[in-house]
Parts: sequence; structure tokens; C-alpha cells
Amino acid sequence: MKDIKLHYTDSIHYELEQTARLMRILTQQLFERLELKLSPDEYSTLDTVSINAGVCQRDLAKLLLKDRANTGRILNSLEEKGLITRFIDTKNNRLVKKMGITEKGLKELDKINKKIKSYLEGVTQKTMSPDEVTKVQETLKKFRMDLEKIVDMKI
Amino acid sequence: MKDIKLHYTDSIHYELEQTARLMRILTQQLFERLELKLSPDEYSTLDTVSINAGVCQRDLAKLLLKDRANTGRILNSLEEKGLITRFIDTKNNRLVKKMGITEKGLKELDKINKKIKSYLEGVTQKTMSPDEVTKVQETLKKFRMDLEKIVDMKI
DNA sequence: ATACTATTGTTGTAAATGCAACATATTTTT
DNA sequence: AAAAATATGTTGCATTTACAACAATAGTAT
Repeated sequence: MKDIKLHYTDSIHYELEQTARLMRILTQQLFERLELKLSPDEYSTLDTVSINAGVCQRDLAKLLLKDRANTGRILNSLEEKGLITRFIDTKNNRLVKKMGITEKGLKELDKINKKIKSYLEGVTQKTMSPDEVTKVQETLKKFRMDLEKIVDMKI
Repeated sequence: MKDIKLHYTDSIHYELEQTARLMRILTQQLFERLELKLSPDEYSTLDTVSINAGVCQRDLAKLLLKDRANTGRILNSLEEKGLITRFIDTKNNRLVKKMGITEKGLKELDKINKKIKSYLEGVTQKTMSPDEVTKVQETLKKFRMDLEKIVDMKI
């Protein structure tokens, strides 16, 4: 007769959704308060580009879990701001648009990282020990990897 | 010289965001496949109403972390489908719209819960032990509670 | 008492998002 | 070789979302 967790609001899915939602709002407010020139989405895209040098747009979209259309639009904005460069290349004999972060982009990324890092770390440290953070992060990553296998991505 | 976690993509915030995003896509696809009459958002709203009987719209919005406008619109939809009823009441001497779930709503909620429960549990169990699930859930809840104190909700 | 402020819900609107359709090019099938 | 299928990026559109403005009411201040 163990009837716990009958409600969606008691599930880990709800907890994930709501925590992520709050985190997004907090980040949004932080970016506004610091008057950063990038939106949180542009920032995370720029960061992803800086790590995955030379990916094509579709592969980037897969990393960001966004569709190709929006990925392209964010890249347009980053390109207009001179933070990335795009160039035509081939991948499996196909023409693709690849991209790389510029010097200006690297500087901007570094600047934002410096500005937000300590604040965001303070937020997590308020609740969790460094060990707990690492543990949750690892568990979520494992979970995310499995989800990626299950979910049909249509990108 | 410990320079780990310099990137956003190595942060717990990124992990939360991406995992939640994947989870949302998976749930969306599941609801479509099962041809449920409600959207995931309507479902979670209905579930929240069923637990918090007699809340006013603004308080519900705070629970859902949505703004009042959208909360009202989702409630319109649920009311049109006959799953909730709304009635005028007072709270601190103020006129408010309260709501409750109907018999039909309870049945629908129960039906959906039955249909999705085992599937969603299977998804988590694929990666995590029940203990791990509980642990992560508790940690996230603690974290979420602290976030709610920090974030300025404007609802 | 009058004016100001705060609470609640709705409406309007601009931005973000996702999805389908399209254009182009390449691979695979027949 | 021709046709069909696949991969990539863009455009258009319909839905969702957030935010601001408004209407109505009640509490607070001057």
C-alpha cells in the first residue's frame, strides 16, 4: 500500500522542471542587473561554440537542444556582434556552415564568466556542499545521457 | 591552479537546464503519442489545483512559476473542458477567483497518471536507483526552496 | 476625506519558440 | 542514369511566453 508519489508534483520531473525554471529566471535577472550585452541564451551558445570549435550548425543545435531555425538566428546575432565568425566548409562531402569564436568573443565570454561565476557559485553553495553539487551534477549528467538516447530529437 | 569548471557547460546550472529541457521534450512526445486530451502544462496545472484546493489565481501562479496572465489562460482552457470550476471568494477582504477540480477533472487526472506513471518511472529507473532518485529529488527541493527566496518573482 | 499605494485578474503586444515547408546539394536505390 | 531519400540551412507561421497597461477594489497615509 505504498502510495507515495502519486502526484506529478512529487516526481523528480516536476522538481527538475521547477528548479530549472527558477534558475533561468535568476540568471535572466542577473544578466539584466549586470547590464551584459548578451542574453543568457547567447551566452551559453557562445560558450558552447568556444568549446566545440568547428562544429556545423546542426551539430551545434543538437548540443544546445534547440531546433536549427533558432540556432541559426542566435548565431546571426552573435555574428553581427562580431563574437563569432562563420565560414563554409564540408562535412562528409556536404557543404556546411561552421563557426569559431573570435578574439572579441573570447574576451566577452571571459568577461561575463568573471562577472557571474562567483555569484552563481554562491547561490549553489548556499544550499549544497561542493560534494553534493558534484554528486547531483554527475547523477544528472548520467540521466541526461540516457534521456538523449530515448528522446527522438528531430533536429 | 585548479581551473576546472570555468565553462558554463560544466556548471550545475547548465546540467539542470539541459536535463529539464530533454525531460520536457520527452514528456511532450509521450503526451502526443498517447493522444491525451491535455497538454503537459494543463496536466501539471490540473495536478497542482487538485492538491491546493481553494487557492486564488495569483497564488497558483506562484506555485506554477508562471505569470498571472498565462495562468489565467490555462485555467480558462481547463474550465472550458469542465475539469475545474471557478468561483468568486474573498481572501484578506479582497475578491479573488478560487478554483477546484471537478469530478471529471479528477477522473481525467487519474487516467493520465495511470497512463504515464510507469513509463516515466521506467525512464528514471533506467539510470538511477530509487535511492538516488530520492536523494537528487531532496537536494533539488532544498535548492529550489533557497532559489525561491532569492529570486524576485514579480507575480 | 481625499489621495496614494497595493492586490487581483484581464487584455494587448512584442519577443521567443517550435514546427513545417522550402531550396540546395549529396548519397542511395532501382 | 533517373528517382528517391537524406542532410543542411533558411523562411514563414502559428503557438507560447513574458511583460506592461489597465480596471476594479481595498487598505494606508496625509
